[in-house]
Amino acid sequence: MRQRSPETWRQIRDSAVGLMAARGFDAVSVEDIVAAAGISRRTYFNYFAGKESVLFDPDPEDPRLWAELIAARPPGEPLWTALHQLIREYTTATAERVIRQRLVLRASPELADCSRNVCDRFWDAIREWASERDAGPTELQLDLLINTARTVLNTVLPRWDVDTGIAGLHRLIDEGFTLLQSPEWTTS
Amino acid sequence: MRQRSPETWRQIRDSAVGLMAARGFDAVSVEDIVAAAGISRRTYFNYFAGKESVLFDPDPEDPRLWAELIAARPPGEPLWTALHQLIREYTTATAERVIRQRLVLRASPELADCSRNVCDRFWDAIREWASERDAGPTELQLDLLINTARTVLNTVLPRWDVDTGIAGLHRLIDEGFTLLQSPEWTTS
DNA sequence: TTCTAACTTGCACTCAGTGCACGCCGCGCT
DNA sequence: AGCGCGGCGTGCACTGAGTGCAAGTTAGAA
Repeated sequence: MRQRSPETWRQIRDSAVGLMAARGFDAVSVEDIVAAAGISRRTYFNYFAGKESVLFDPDPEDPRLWAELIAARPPGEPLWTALHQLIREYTTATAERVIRQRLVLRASPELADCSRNVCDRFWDAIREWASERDAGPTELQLDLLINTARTVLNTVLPRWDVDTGIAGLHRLIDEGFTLLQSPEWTTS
Repeated sequence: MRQRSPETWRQIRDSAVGLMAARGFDAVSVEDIVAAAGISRRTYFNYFAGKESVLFDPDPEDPRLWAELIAARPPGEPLWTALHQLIREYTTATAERVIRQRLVLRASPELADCSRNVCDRFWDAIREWASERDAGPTELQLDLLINTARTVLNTVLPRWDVDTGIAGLHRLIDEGFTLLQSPEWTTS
């Protein structure tokens, strides 16, 4: 998808998310979205590869944000801690979007077992950074660590009561990360 | 999907998997599948909710198998160990299917980031069993543990060279489970 | 035989997604 | 002004996934 203007991109996304939060994912057609956004059907597909993409594609500004957050990590920090902090800071920085996406999912039971979320491409950026930062661990170890962190987030998100805000989400994230690094977590 | 005869179910699945392993997922239409299976288009959708379902829905016999494997777990066994053994034994019992599904994915780059796999519904059965077996841990702890095990499998599967057979897969699974239960895994 | 229930099928329809060609507009060049 | 060009939006026509409905088949019970 060649993306032209970020303004149009956000206009489409905002229209879509608004409709979907109100009616649910399935009850909104691409036709509805483009009507609300004031563009043509064909233009929609120039910006988004499919109907789900409008929910899960990263904002055009996101790669810049990821780079900043990653660059701010102190050298020598354990990877697990870095992942924990990164996901905390990312959800803080994009709080409204995280909440709005959650509202759509809450209104769309048909996406219940969809494991995608706002951060999907973020993990790719993290993986790249981690694999050139740490010479020690194998690729498999890195992937396991990162995917486990991702799992913490994915496990916690559905349990999150959106009304408690980002603070409520952070409490769950902290709980998850802490649980998994406690020494006895595998012996319950 | 009300499933009528297991024979028809497997006939459709076998036709689909065969074609997809040869041509790739996208290059096979439902039309192709039903032609190969000798049934009508409409019947296909009586058995499978979509095109992906034919790859990821559990075999009609699977729930029975799950129940057997789960029932065989010794009482008092740590949950992490149980998960490790269950996934080992399940992949052993369904080896050909695991391999065939992998062959399809290998031929279908378009499914590269699809995290679904043969075992998806198995985890649900496990979760149910675990939550009534262990009174101790919270729902969140159980979900974290189970989802982490699932992550081990999902991380390891794409790295698995199908030609090494199920033994090769087991080596990777063991490596993953062992890594995560080593005490220093979060401090790398 | 007749009724019935399980199963299969054809038909018609909606909607997602794509290839292609065309149109608009702002830009720099002469 | 006239020209060409490139970025972007759009219309159109087409393939293929997925669904509701009503009719057909078949095996077995009554």
